This record gives sequence, C-alpha cells and structure tokens, in this order.
Amino acid sequence: MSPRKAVAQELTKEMVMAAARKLFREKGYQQVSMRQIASELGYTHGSIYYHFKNKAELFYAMIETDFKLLDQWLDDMMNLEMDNDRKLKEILLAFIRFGLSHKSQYEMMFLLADEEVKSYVNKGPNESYEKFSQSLLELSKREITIQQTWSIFLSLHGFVSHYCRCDETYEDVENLAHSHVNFILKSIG
Amino acid sequence: MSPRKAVAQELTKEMVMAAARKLFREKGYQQVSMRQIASELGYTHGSIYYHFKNKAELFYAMIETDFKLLDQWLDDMMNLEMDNDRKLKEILLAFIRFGLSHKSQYEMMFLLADEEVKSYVNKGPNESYEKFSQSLLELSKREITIQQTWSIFLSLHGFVSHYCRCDETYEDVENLAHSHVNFILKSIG
DNA sequence: AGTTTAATTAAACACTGGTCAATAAAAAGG
DNA sequence: CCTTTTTATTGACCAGTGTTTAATTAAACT
Repeated sequence: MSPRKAVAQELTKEMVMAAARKLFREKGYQQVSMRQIASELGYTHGSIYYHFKNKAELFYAMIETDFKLLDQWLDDMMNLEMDNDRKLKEILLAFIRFGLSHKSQYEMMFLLADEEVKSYVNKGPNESYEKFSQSLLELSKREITIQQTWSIFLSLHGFVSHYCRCDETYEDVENLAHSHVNFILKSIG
Repeated sequence: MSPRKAVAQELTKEMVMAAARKLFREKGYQQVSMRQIASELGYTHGSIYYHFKNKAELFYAMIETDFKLLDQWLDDMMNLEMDNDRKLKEILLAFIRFGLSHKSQYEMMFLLADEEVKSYVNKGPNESYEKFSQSLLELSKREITIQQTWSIFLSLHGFVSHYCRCDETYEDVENLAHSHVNFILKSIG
C-alpha cells in the first residue's frame, strides 16, 4: 500500500554508497548483502538496482574514490621536502599504511578474485601502480629497473594482503612494516 | 521412491574429495557449490553432509594432503646435493612454483578470509612456514634473522597471491619469478 | 484536470549452505 | 530365512543470496 517514499527522503547514489561503505568496512565485500544495505537505509533491496546495475558496480563506485585517495597520498608524499632516500622509505610505508587502513577497499582493488568484480576493477589498480612505479623511478634517479619496482610492489602487496586477512591494524604491525620496508630497500641499496 | 543407492556405487569421502578437487581447481572455493559436487557424482547434496560436516571441512580435508606435499618438496630440496646459495634460490622458486601449480589450494591456505575456512586452516600454514623458515636459517648459516625469513615469505606471498588472481600459470611467469627471487636474495646477500 | 516520467515496492526466480525426518538397502543377529 | 539394527541416501525444507520485473505511486509537466 505504500510503493513509494516521500521525495524528502529520496534515495541517492551517495546514500547507498555511504551505507554500503559502512557495512563493507565492517564485514568485507562477500559478507555484505544488498538487502542489508537497503534495510540500513529503510528501503527495499530492489531500489538499489535502480541506482546501480549490480553489486559489483556499486562497490566499484565506492572504491573508485579510494584509488584517487591512494594516488593523492603518493602525490603528497612526492611533494614533501625531504631527501630522496627518506622519501622512498616513506612511500613504501605509505602504501602499507593505506592498505591496512582501507582493508576492504584494498581487498577489492587487489585481492578479490570474483569475476564480476574484476570486470570493473582493472584500470584503477593499473593507474595507481603506474604512479607508484614512476615515483620509485624518480626517487632512485633511475638506479632501479622497472622489474625492480614491480618486485617492490609485490613484496609490499604480500605484507598488506597477509595482514588484511588477520584482524590487525596498521598500528599493530607498524614495527613489522618498518622492518619489512627496510628489508625491501636493502635490495636496491 | 529411491532413497538409497546400491552399494556397488556407495559414496566415499575419497569420491567426494576427488569431485570437489576437480571443480575446485577449475573455479575456486566460492564458486563451487555442494550441489555441483554432488551432481557431478550423481548424488544429492544432502549425502555429502553425511561424510563431511560442512563445506569448509570438505575443502580442508582436500588441501591437508597438499600441505604435506609442500613440506615434502621442502625436504626434498634440502636433501639435494647442491651448494647452499643455489639451494636457497631453488627453495624460493619452489615456493612460487608450488603456489602457482596449486592455486586453489594456495588460495585456501593463505588467501581466503572466510571465517569458516580460517577456523580449519591454521595449523597447516604455520607448520609449513616453520619448515620454510628453518630451511632458510640453515642454508644461510644463521646469517639472516627470523624477521628476514618472514619478509622473504611475505615477498614471495605477494608474488604468488598476485598471479593467483590472474589466470597465468607458473610457466607464464617463470622469468618474472626468477627476477623476483633474485630481487629478494639481494636483500640478504 | 489529465498525462508523463521517475522512483519504489513486492513478488518472483534461480541459486546458495545447511538440517532433518523418512526411507530403503545392507549388515548383523537369531 | 527372518527380524532387527545400522547405515547411507533422499527430498523437502529453511533462511539466505543477487537479480529481474510488473505494478504502483509521487512528483512534474502540460
């Protein structure tokens, strides 16, 4: 008898994304259902499909902004007044910090194997990696090869993906992060 | 009218695991359903629950043997007649090769975040890592620290988990694997 | 007023993992 | 051989999932 809400509380993409983001952060992609998101907002799940084609599109829309955040962090880091060696270390640490402070987003960007999700997530990570790789090449004054930047990325990725799985925060593993980054930097020292 | 199959084709744990392994390899844990496994064998999904408590237990039973396989590979590697430096390199490569040749198992051992699965998978990876770590310490004659073995593991893990996600085989990325291992070894050289 | 358009609902579909009473086949006991 | 017990299998069921769609209504336009 009430197949329509008043316009004062009309559903927007932003509202859906906000609710999704909240649940996503708490439980991860697979554990959040469209019905949960909708009921969080007092709507039925069908209404979400008016605003987003499917679950993967909704969640990709969410993390798209986070890719930009990662890129922004890298830019900010590069613009700091600091000697290159120190900066290099900070960039690697920043990557880890980003990953562990945005676990669900990191999960979706680099970890999820879901085919539906992968069809959305391809440009983003590539561009972010490009920026990351470029930064490393600049800071080391071309003393490292492209292959080395890829190995650095993979080594950081190993750290982040491992600690993404456990419930530990960045603060919990900060010391380990430092030692891992030092380990990596020894390879190019 | 036929709630029982003839004994000639009675379902066994081994049959279920074989069917599960086949589908698992093709599609990964999440994409394989109990009903698919059962219908692969011409049974109903309920019958699987007579032999296994739940999906996680079934799949853990499957990969338990693969943990032993990984441990065995490490042992074999250690018993080879070879100088330590070369052996060290071979061990790291073997880890990558194992991961990419048993993607679904690796996924379940080290990647899956599913709570139900994690409750089963804990001893296995830990023991395998212990063996791995011990091997490194031996081969490098205590020149590396425990922390370094952990960083080595994480760096390898990054490589494997990244290429697990794509559909590439070990052969596809063999060259990259070599260069990544060389990169890692530079840190302890 | 009537018409059009945009947004929401509820019901449906085809799945999922998991449980369980009913049941029939096989094994055991007499 | 007949009866009882055990064991393995079924199929119906539950609660949940992502997704589609016809119906409905609120709002905007004419």
